[in-house]
Parts: sequence; structure tokens; C-alpha cells
Amino acid sequence: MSGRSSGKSIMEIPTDYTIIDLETTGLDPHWDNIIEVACIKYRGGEEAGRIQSLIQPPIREDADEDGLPYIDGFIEKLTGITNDMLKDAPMFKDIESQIEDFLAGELLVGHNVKFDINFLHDSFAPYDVPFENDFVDTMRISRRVLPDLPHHRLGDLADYFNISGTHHRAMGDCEMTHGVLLGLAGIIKEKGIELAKKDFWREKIDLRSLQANPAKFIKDHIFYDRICVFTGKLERLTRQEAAQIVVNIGGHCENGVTKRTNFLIVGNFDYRMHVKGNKSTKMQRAEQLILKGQDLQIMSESAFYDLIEGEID
DNA sequence: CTACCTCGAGCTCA
DNA sequence: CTCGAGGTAG
Repeated sequence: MSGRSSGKSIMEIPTDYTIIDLETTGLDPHWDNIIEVACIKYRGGEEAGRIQSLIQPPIREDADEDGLPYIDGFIEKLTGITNDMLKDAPMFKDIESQIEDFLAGELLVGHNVKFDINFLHDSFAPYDVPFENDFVDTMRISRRVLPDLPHHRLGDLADYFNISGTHHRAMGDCEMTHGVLLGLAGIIKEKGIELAKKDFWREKIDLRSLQANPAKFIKDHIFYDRICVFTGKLERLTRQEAAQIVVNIGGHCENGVTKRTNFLIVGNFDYRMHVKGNKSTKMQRAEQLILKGQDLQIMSESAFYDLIEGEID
């Protein structure tokens, strides 16, 4: 029943968009229902309209256990929305066309907005409304822009940007989300971050570009002035950290095995099915070169750590 | 260099 | 879901 079609996630700060937020009876769109919706439309940075409504969900199947017809105590407490408030609220069918019109063709902005989109998608499905809006997720942008924050929940970000508002009510969360979007936009501009840059996070740094202080080189070390290459996953250090230690000693690192390589440090392959015979292509290449008489040594990760003992922070 | 594959860890929504 | 760390192919 889950409609296949869905819009795509856009990594940019938009100028024309609609913020959306829902309150629901729970986390699972398959079992739970919307109890409140709010949307704010922006055009060129200016507000261009808003809608908000409570929504009466179907009666809970387990309502007789605690006598609460629409939402359980946890949701009442979380949102401040009570069963009494829902009793006279319109049902989704009553405001479906209004929401549909307001969102038509809009770029949707929200915090973990896929959550809201999934609920709306299921709610619109019976009306044959194609819901394929593209969207901007402030949580995703936040993780990109503020990677060192311990959490990226809406409330945490509101604190971080000093935004006040009624958290866990749909309109309050829309306003907080808008503030977060503006805050993130400011940081992006300030730091010159290129959000749209494709594959930016895979900027694997070229190990040949690592630098170190020559005054601290260890000239009698086995790695001094020699070329190291890594293969497999290291357990204790990232590849870059390990490479930096080699460079600090006065050695060099490269990304692949060549005729100049002197050491191949081998990490783990255990989960790599496509590594034939438990040997990576780098290792196979190295073995060939050794047979041809190259001064090249293959060593395990633990042997590597023994050799750099004392150089690790 | 560029593009794409893959596993595993961690997270956020009510 | 997304992302990090690692791989492969051309």
C-alpha cells in the first residue's frame, strides 16, 4: 500500500518553501495518525501564509484500557493536546483539500521531515493525491553544518540558536524549524560551506599530501624516508591517523601500491566478500612486486603498531 | 579523477 | 534514513 513515488531530498537553503510539522498519535505511520498539522509558506524570505488545525484521529483500538479515546497519556503529556481538545476537531477528510491546495508544488521544509511526509503520504493516499514534493531536511543540514553537536534534535537546535517557542505543538515547531533554518543559513554563509557539493563527505584526503615537522623526524626509524601503503580496515586508528604517524616519523604514504612502495600494512577484510582468497588487490599487487625483487615488506596491523609504539598520542 | 558499491553504527520523528 | 571508512572499475 505504500506509494512508491516520493520527492527527493534537497541540500540547500531555499528561498521559496513551506515549513511543515505534524503531531501524531505515535511514531509509526502504519499504525498511528495525525492529530495536528501546521504549515507556514515563505516567499523570498517573507511569510506568505499559514494554516493550522487539530485533527480528530480514529478512535484508538486499545482505548478501553485507559478510557482515552484518541491519544494515550504519553502523547497528551508530550504535546499538551488533550483528548478533550480533539473531540470537536475536524477529521482529516474535512480539511484534506485545504492542506492539499496549500502544499501543492511546494518545496517542503521540516526537521526530520521524512517523518511528516510519510504520514501525509499515507493520509493523502485514499484521495489519489500524488504526494511527491521535494524536501529540505533541517536535521540533515544541521548534521552537515554542525557535526560536533552532541544531538541534532529540534529542541537542542532551538537552544543552540536561542529560539523560543512552543515545542511539540505543530505551529510552535514550524516556527522553531524556521529559526533553525535561518541559523543554519547564517553559519553556512559565514563559513562558506558548500552544501550542494556532491560527495563532499567522501573527500578522501590524498595521503601523499600529509605534512609534518621535519625537525621531529626520527632518522633511524624503519619508516624514515620510505613509502607506506595501507589496505583493509584498521582497528585502532583511522587510515589517516595511521598515515600521519608515518609522516611524523619522516616517512611517506601513498594511496596505492606502486614500484616505489616499501611497506604494505594490512588491516581486516573479514566482511569483504568480494576480496578473493582474503587478499585485496593491493596485497596481490605487492606479492607480485616482491617476487620481482622489490624492496617491499607486507606487515600486519599489529606489527605496524609495534613499530610505531611511542608515536601514538 | 570520477563515479559508484557496501557494511555497520547511530540517530530522529510522536 | 544517512554517513564514515573502505573498496572497485574505468
